Amino acid sequence: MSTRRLLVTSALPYANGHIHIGHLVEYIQTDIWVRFQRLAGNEVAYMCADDTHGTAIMIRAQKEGRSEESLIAEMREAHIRDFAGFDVEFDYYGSTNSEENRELCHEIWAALRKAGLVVEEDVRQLFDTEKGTFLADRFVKGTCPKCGAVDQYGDNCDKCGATYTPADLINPKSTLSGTTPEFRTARHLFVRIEDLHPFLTEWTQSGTHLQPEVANYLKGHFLGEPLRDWDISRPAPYFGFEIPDSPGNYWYVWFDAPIGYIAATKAWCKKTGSDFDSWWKTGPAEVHHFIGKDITYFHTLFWPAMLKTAGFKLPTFVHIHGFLTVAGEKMAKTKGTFVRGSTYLEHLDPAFLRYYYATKLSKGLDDLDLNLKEFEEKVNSDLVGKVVNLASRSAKFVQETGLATIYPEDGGLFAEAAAARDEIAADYDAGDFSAAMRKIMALADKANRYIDEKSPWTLRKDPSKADEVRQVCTVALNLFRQLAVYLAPVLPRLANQAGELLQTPIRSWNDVATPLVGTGVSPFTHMLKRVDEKQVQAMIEASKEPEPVAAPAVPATGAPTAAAGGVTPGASTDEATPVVDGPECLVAEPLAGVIAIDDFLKVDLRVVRVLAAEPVEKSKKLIRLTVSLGGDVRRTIFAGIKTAYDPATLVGRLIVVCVNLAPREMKGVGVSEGMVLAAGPGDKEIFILSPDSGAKPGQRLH
RNA sequence: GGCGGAGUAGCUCAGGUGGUUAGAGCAGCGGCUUCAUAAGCCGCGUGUCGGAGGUUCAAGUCCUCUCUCCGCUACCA
Repeated sequence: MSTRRLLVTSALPYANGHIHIGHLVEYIQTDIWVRFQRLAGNEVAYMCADDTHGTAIMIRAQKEGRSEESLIAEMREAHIRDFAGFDVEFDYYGSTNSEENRELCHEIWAALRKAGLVVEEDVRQLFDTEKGTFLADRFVKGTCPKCGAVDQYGDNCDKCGATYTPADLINPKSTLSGTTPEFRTARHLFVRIEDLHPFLTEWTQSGTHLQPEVANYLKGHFLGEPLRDWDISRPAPYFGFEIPDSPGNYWYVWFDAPIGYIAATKAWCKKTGSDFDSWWKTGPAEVHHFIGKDITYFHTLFWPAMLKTAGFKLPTFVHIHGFLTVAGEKMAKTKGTFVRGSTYLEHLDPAFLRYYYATKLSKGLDDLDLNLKEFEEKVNSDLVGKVVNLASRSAKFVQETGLATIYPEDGGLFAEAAAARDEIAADYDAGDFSAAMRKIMALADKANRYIDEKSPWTLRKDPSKADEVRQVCTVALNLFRQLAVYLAPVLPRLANQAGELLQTPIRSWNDVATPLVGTGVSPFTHMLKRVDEKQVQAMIEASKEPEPVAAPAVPATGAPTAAAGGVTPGASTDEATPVVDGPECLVAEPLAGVIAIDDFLKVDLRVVRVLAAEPVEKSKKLIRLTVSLGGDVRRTIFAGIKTAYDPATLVGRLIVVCVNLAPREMKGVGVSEGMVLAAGPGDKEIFILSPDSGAKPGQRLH
């Protein structure tokens, strides 16, 4: 095949968190692809960087009482260390907070201006007067105007699903300061992307740059109607780059983040002397982005639009993958399935995860499930039982003699495995790693069968058959070497070990085509250790976040740099542990402002008895309650508590209800005439209030 | 609630444009082997292809309805 030049990127990890096994799906996937391309003789530049700007970084730095720069420098170190631990090898790891990136942002911005795509518009947004900053929807919480659920974000209610703007929110509070924000208007800059609509339709629908389901998605969701202007500025204070011709405004993080791909390339070119323009402006170099499906829209609409306008090369292909689930569910800190890269590495070999992901990755956008039992079985039986075992069961018989000098007759096994080269290469190139792994393992099965048939351990007992033993092992080790080449993109260390064992390094994909003869054989040492269930369990345990009640107070830094190695497996929390209440609830929902007694008295809270409770069929969350206030005063109340309570257990209970809320129509199921008092964030964690015994229905709470 | 995805053997998954008795790996069971990291080899599958209906000579594969599960709902399209 002719040599290709490939500029490859993985999405830039945000400098606000550590790398976890979910992120690693993408970096491992990209790294495998890159290593394959290199092995196949193509020229590759693999670029990545930290994504460092935005409100979240600014707020966290503020909270930790440090500069943004020191925060992102620390995270960068951690990210680089984690990637290296998993053998993810970038040619350059940059930062969006770099001079190269600033220059490129200026350049692309100037092009957008010149093309007349930048427009200005006023945006009315909530403003935190204490912190002096505008508040994004998710930094505002309040009471849902539709269902009355408290503690809802500024854009939609996760109790009833209503969407609205922060302006509709009842009693909005800034989650930064707890104060009541006020509306202010600011001038924002927008990119009128609609001007590029025809170009984007053509580019996305050409069938060559995107997976078909992605092209469909874009066609159905965005391209069917005019594209909205893209708000790319944020008023100060903001951690990012100030817009040169609009003082006091900063580029929104999603503007400068993808430019980080180019900036990393530029920095790398400076360092190595490579010609920047040949990668991003002219010539045959291909640009390949690997991203998760969550950021599809930025990479397939805005990004091509920006590149096109500024005269950069367009992506050759955007490879989009699904998310990681663990045991069929999304990763959860409480279950210990939210495993950081660094935690994994303390317990397990990175090769295992690389191989496991490889067996699961295919061309599609499907989510990928990490099943821990399967992980263990696959690694042990495929890698140890099949592949490494080939070397392990034959190497020592030829340690003294080395390989035969002429490749022996092997019944066509070597040629057959060599013939799979193009097919396996095509699978790798297409990103269908699972298909490649299946084919490789089938070859490993054949090789093991061969050894079994030939039984060199039996032959060895007859001194006159020494030559035959050498021949059989020469075949076995050559078959092993082919597997090591085929697996080299996934398991680079194993490829090195195979090179050492047979005293000839693996350098090229074509090494599968020529058998090795006459080389020495080094003493065999274990190449991979079997996975022990205990290691997996230990990793999960170490990843579990303690129950809130037993949690030690979060350190003042607020940095969740938890307990590396500090886990005491046997530690029990059931008794004698003094209860220490963590601050996270207050953090999640800051204290409301002071009110007068009159305000409080407006709220009529009553003890009521639940007479009937039944689930609302159409709803995931609602239960219809009929409650008695004593006498024959009844109320019907819809409460969003189905996820936490079985209706039958509520009947007969005394609970507390706000009875003078305006009745509210609930999405076609009826009218709710009150609100049940309950605490907790929602889902399974909802806790209804009850009076102590002796209270009677109808009694008011003071 | 909205949007998206998925439902094929115990588990994880293959099954372009519909076409012989629906496949693989792993697990499991039985036997063999003992060189090898409790590794290897041989044999063993009556699966309502989530359910119902439809189109067709023919459907896991197309259409309609339906059930279940999962994900997303981020300064956001």
